[in-house]
Amino acid sequence: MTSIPEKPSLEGLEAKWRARWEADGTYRFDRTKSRDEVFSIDTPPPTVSGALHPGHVCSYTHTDTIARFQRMRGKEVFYPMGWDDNGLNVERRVQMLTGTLCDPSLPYDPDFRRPEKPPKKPVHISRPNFVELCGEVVEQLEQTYFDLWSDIGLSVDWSQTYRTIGPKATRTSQRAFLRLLERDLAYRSESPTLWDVDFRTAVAQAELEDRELEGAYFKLRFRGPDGQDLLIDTTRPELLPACVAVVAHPDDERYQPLFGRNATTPLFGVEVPIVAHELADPEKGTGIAMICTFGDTTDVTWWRELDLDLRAIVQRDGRLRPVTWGEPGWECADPTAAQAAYDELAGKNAKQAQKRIAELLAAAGELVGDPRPITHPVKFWENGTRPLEIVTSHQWFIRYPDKESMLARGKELQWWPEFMRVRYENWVNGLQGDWNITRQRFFGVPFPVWYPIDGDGNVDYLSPILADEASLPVDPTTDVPPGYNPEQRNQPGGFAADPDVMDTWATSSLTPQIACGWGDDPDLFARTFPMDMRPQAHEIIRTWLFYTVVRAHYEHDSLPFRNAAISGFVVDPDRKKLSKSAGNAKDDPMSLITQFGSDAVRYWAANGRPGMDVAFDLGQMKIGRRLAIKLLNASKFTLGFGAGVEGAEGRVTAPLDRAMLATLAGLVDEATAAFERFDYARALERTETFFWSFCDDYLELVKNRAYDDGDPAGQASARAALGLALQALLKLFAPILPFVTEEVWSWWQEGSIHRSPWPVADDLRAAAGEGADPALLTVAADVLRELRKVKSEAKRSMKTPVAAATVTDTAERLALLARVEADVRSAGGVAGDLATSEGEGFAVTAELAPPEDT
RNA sequence: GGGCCGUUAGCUCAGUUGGCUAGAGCACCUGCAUGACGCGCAGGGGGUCGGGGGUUCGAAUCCCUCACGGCCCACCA
Repeated sequence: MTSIPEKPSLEGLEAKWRARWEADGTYRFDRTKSRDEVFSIDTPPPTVSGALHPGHVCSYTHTDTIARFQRMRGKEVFYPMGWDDNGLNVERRVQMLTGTLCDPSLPYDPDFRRPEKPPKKPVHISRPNFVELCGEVVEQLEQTYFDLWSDIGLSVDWSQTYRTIGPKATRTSQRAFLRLLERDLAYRSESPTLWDVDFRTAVAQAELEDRELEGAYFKLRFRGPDGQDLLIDTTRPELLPACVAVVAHPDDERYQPLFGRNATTPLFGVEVPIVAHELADPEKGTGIAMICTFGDTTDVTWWRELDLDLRAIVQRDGRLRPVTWGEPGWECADPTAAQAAYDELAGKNAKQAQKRIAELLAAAGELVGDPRPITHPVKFWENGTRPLEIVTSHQWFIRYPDKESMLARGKELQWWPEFMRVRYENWVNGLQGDWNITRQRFFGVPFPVWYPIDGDGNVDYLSPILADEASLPVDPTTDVPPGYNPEQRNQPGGFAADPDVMDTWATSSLTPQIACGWGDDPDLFARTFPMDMRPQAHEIIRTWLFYTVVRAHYEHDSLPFRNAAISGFVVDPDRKKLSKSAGNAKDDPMSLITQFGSDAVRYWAANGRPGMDVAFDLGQMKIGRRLAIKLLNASKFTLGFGAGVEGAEGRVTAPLDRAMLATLAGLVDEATAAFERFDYARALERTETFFWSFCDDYLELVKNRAYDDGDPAGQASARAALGLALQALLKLFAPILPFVTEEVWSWWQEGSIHRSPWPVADDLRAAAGEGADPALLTVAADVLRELRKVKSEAKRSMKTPVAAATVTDTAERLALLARVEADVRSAGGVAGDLATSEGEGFAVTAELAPPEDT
C-alpha cells in the first residue's frame, strides 16, 4: 500500500509492475491445485524467426485478458510460453544472418566460430555446427520476445517455457513418434512427394499455396493405335519422356473406342495405354491428357488408381536425371533416337528442358501450331520461390484417423466464434493421402531411428532400428543404436542414421503434451491436460489445430483442449493483413508502448471482436490512453473522500447510491458472462460505457453530498457506494488494463488486484439493498443533462446557478425524480424552485441566474 | 468452382429474441476555469443502416437476390 500521488501518471508503470509481478511470482502456477481448479492455456509458440509487429501483440493480448479473468475468478491459471524455433523459417534466417550453409557430410568442427559479418560466399559447416548456430541466434531472438511480452503485460508463468526444438520437445516428439510406429499409425514408404527443389525438401499438403503463373499449352502429336494422330495439350511438354499413359473421361465418345489400346509418344516412341478416368475433363484441351510421373497431384492420383508404370525423371535438385533408353522400364521403338532426344534434356531444369523439347518437337513436326500462352494456378510451397515438383523418395507418414472421428472431434470442441468450425470441417473433408512428417533439413527434431547396412554396404531403409524410449532424446547422427558401436557407423554390416528431421507441425501438434509434461511429469500432466483453451489464428486451423486434435485423439483418445478461441488478423486501413513481408507493419510494438502505454495498446487490441479482423488504429490507442488516465484521476478523486469498503453493508442508504450499485451489479453479470464466452471485447465495451457515465453523471451527482459533513448519513452512503463501485470497476478493467488498475489498487489495497477475487454481482445487490431501482440513476442523469444543456447553450459556466426549473415528464418518472431530487438540485446548482409538470414528452426548462456584472 | 465472414456517421465500431426519434468514441463546430482529470468538462451538427425485391401492423435485425471487400477450400493436363 502506498499513498495517492499528487499528480498520477502512466509513465513508468510497465517497468514498475513488470518487475514487481516477477519478484512476487504473481503469475506463478501453483501446481498443488487439482484439475478442476486449473485453467490451462495452450499458448501458440511464436516463431522466433520474424520481427515482431502489432499483430502479435493483438492476439496475445486477447489470450491474456482471458487468463487474467479466469485467475480472478478463482482458477489457477497454467499459462506457459513456448518458442517455436523449429522449422525451415528459422533455418533460412540463420543461413542469411550468419552466411553459412549446412553440409551434413562435413565432420563437426569444435573450433568453428560464427563470422562477425556474413561472408558473401556462404561457409559450409557441419550439421552439429549449424544446429549450434541456430541455437545461438534463436536465443537472442527469444530475449526480444520476452521483453515485449513482459512489457505488454502477458501474465505468463515464465518458469514454464519450452522450445519446440529443445530437449523436452524433442523427447516428447520422438516418444509420440515411436508409439505411433508401434501401433502402425506411422509408417515409412517410398512414394511421390511434393518437393521444393530449392530447399530440397518434401512439403506437406497443409503448406501448399497456389500462385498464378504464366504458362502455355503445347499441342503434341501422339499416335493412336491405328497410326492416326492423337492430339494432346500439355503445359509440361518436358515431362513427355515420363509419360506413362494417356487418359480421357469414360463418357467421352471421342475416345471410347480407344480405351484399352495403346498410344505412342512422339519423339520417344514409347507405347502407353489409353485409359479412362472421371478426373479427365472433356472440356480441357483436346479432352485427352497425358499422365506423367509426375507433373502434378492429379498425375499421382491417376498413377495410383490406374496402377500405371513409374518413369520418374525429375531429380531432387529439379533437374532431369540421366536415363538409358531401351533398358527395362524404358522400352521404346527406337532407343537410339529416343536417347539422342533425351540427352538434349538430361541435366536441365524444368524450364530449360521445356524450351529445348519444344524445339525438338517442332523440328520433328510433332508440335502442332504455336504454344498458346495461359495463366494457371501452380502449386508452390508457401515459402518457396519455384513451383513444386513431385519426386519419389522415402518419407515417414502418419495415418490420418477416419474422417468421421475427426469430424466428431470437431463437434466436441467448443469454437469461439462458432462459425470457425466450418473451416476445420472443410479441411477434414478435403484430406488426401496421409500426413508426410519428413523434412530433408537439419535444424529440427530428428527421427529416433537408424537403418541397418548389409555386408555389401546397402542401406535397408525399410527396416529401421528404433531407439529405446528411455534413451530419448536421441540424435541418430551422433548417438549409436542399441547393439552397435560407434565404429560401425556407415560401414558395411553397420548402421546409418536417418538423415531427416520432423516437419514443424509434427512437433507443434504436441504443444499440449510438451507444455503439460506428458511422460516426463505425470503429476503436472494430470493437473493440466486436456487443456482448457487453445488460442490461435484462423489461418492455421488446417495445420496446428487439426494436427493437434489428431495427435491427442491417437495418444489420449480425447481432445487436446476444450475451447478453441480463434483470432482474426490485424489489418491495415486497406484491409490487408499486417505482415513484415507486405511492408505494412512498420510500427514497432515497443515504440507504441512507449508512446501510448501498454494499457492503451491493450485497449486497442481488446476492441477487436473475437474472430474478427482488427484494424490497426492509433486513434484507438489514444482513446485507451485517455481511459487509463481517467481511471487514475477518477480513482484519486473517489479515494480522496476516504471512500472505504469496510462495513459498507448497511451504510448505502441514499436512493441514488443504491440505484448506482444495482446498475453496477447488472454490469458485473454482463461482463462476467462475456468473459466466460471469451468475449473480452464486449466486457470492455460495457464496462467502459458504465465507467464514463459513472464519472460524468454519478460522481457529479454525489460529490457535494460526499463532501457534506452536515448530512452524515448521506455522506456515509455516498462514500461507501463510491468505494464499492471503484473496487468493482478496477477489477472489471483489470484483465484489459493490468498496469493502471494495479497502480490504483496499490494506493489503498494490499496484494495484487490480479490475484483478488472477481466482483460478485450478488454482493453488490446486497449492498444496494432490496428494491434498489436503476431507473433512479437514469432519471437523475437525464435531468442533469438537460440543465447542463441550458447552461451550455447560454454559453454559461456549468457553475451558473439555476434560478428556477420545470421538469415535464410522466408521473412515474417524476415520482422517481422526487426520490433523488436533492442530489439533482445539488449537482445542477438549482437554487430556486424545481417544479414538475406531468406530461407526455420529457422536457426541462430552466431559468439561469443573471450573469454577475464585473 | 464450393464455402465462411463482413458491408451501419468522414474514421473505428456497438446495435441480444424484429418494437420508442438508429447509438458510442474519434474527427469537426460552439462554449466552459468546475473541490479529480484542459490528455479535461458541457453541448451541437452529421447516417436513404451496400443495392434491389419480399414477409410483417412494424425490418439495420428475418427470407431471396445481386454487388463489393476479405479469408478458407478445390483434381490447376
